[in-house]
Amino acid sequence: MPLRLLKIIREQHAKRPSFFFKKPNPRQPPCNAKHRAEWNFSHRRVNLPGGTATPRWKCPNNRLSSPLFMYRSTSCNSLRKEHSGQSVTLAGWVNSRRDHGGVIFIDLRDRDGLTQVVFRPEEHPQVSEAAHGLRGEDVIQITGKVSPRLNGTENSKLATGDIEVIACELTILNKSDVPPFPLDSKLANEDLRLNYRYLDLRRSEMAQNLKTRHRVTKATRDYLDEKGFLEIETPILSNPTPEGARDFLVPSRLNPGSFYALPQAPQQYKQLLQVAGLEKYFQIARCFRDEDLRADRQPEFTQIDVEASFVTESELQSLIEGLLFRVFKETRGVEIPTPFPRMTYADAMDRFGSDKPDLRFGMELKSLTEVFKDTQFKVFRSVLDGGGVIKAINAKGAAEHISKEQLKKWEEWVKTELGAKGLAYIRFKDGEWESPIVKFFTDAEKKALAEIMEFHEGDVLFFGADQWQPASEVLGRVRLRAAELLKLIEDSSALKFLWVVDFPLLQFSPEDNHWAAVHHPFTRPRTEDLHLMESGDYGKIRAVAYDVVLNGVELGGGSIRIHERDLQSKLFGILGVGPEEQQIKFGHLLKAFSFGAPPHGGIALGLDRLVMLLCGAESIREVIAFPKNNRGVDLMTQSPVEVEPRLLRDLAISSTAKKA
RNA sequence: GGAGUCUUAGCUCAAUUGGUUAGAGCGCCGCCCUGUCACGGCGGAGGUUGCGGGUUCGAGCCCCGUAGACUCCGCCA
Repeated sequence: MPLRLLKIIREQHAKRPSFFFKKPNPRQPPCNAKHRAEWNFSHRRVNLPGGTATPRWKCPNNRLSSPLFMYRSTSCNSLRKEHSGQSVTLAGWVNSRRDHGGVIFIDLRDRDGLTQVVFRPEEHPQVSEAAHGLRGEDVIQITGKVSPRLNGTENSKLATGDIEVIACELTILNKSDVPPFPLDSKLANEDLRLNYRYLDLRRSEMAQNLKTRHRVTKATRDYLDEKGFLEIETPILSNPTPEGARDFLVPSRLNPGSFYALPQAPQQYKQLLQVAGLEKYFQIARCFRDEDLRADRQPEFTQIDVEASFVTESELQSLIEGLLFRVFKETRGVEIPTPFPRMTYADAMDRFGSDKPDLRFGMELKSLTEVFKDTQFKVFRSVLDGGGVIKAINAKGAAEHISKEQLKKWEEWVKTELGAKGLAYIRFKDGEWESPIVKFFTDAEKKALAEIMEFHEGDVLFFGADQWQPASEVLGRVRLRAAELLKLIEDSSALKFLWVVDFPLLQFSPEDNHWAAVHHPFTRPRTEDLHLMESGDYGKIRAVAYDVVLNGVELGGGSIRIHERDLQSKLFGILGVGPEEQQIKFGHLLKAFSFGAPPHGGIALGLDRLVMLLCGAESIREVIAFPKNNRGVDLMTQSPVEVEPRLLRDLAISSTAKKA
């Protein structure tokens, strides 16, 4: 371990300068818990022996661990006017320097804040001379006297702005190279920030984000502990999941040719803990999914994972409402209104075109199927004849914000990106209905349309004509984009929570030609829909599943699970998993269910997304200390890397990747 | 796998219709400066315009390819 020499320049009030070197004892941190408790503003300092010419280590090893010598007596955000006159020692980074040739000001930064340090040549010439050489990000330790700032020089922008510390000692603990990007101004490229993440995290904004994250997990643990939940860890090395996302595989050296998988979620384990009779489980669980990344998706992410026995849907929802209340109270200081409104999946899709509707604004989808039931407009006619629907939204006041050219671009966008057949629109400008389709409408249709949509001067209508689901989804996306255009959600501090409930249990997948679980295969069908499993009307079965949504972001989702062996087996069958495959892949679970599994259910919240929203960040990368980029690469460590062939041999695997 | 946007000094960005030696602010280096707080003043260094090719008398700018970053679709709760 390289030991850095530490240059100490110290000067006592008697102006007896001495220069010497010291090194810390790496095995004995100077600030252990016991000594931290003894920090105070009036601790005594001791003179360290020193020579002048030869750099020498003079301080006995145990000196550093003595409470009489510490790196600092307090933090850079703690000193106020009432501490005036006290002698303090601060340690931190040079945030900025203002060198007037004579007097020098340094803003000293640590995790908690800034303190202005003053070097006065007329009082401490040697120390001030050394201070001229200070540069940004140097790590220093200073000792000095807390003084009220001169009249009129207080800085209201700083919490410590009423005081400054007049330095009489300066120790340069470690010089810094010039940082590759400024830490105080506009944000640099994200890849540069990720390359030097340890510097990026020095910025107070990032430090704040990580503090908020800590408070969220702390509040979560406190709250769930109070509610009787046990934090239980589950394996990271587990089995591949047959359904859902791609797994990260881990080869087993001891069992050549066999693989573990990293868990996509602790789903089966948390259910087995219920069978085990632990009754109330939670975990701040790391989850892994090998899928393409997004601003709100990382290959590894964290869930607040909860499962309980003998609970109903509404009990679980109240529990989570209480948790979110606590989290928002302790991080943002706001009291969110509970209980959250409930909306069925069918309602959410029909009115907002989304299973995670953003309720901060209206612009609801309206059905025009009735208006156009006799239409001669060919496009609408064929949709209606095919059992489809006509729906529309009214972007109030959008006419002045969007040109005809832009409207064409929007149409292009829904076609290429959303796979829609088109996007009809009417722009109400200067008393005219500008639209390629209005000429096909009868006067009666126009009148009814205007009435239902409350269509007025300055508005823009968007139409969706398709089967109910795709028509709603496309308009749901247009609704969000229109809200962005109209700046409906900018600067909004609104927090619109809701539960979306009664999700469909199953959805038919045309590509794979079989039914797939919408939530996951352990989700419980609603009792009143059980008969549909017999009749084969699988698409109409509703699940006891619920998502909690905030401002259009899915914070988490859960369900009441199947706890009966036979029902679970039957559902696997519908999903196309035959009895043999069930035994191989889910035998342990089915067997467990046959030993008196209690009714149970749970939920998982996306911690990263939750913290992102609490921090007002645009990406979960802003609330993860060391995230990976778009391609799953950690730019700082270059992970993932190629490995020695020998390592692959040990694991009995080989790579088929083509070398560049 | 696909689409879009972007890539110019250490950082953030300019550069008119394709036209002289590619500029500015910040940062950096040097000198000056005793109450600043994004201190100030003077001076200086710093560029293969991501990379490769093409069109042109002439390319940072136009075209083709390629690499990388970000956003989105597919994928993924």
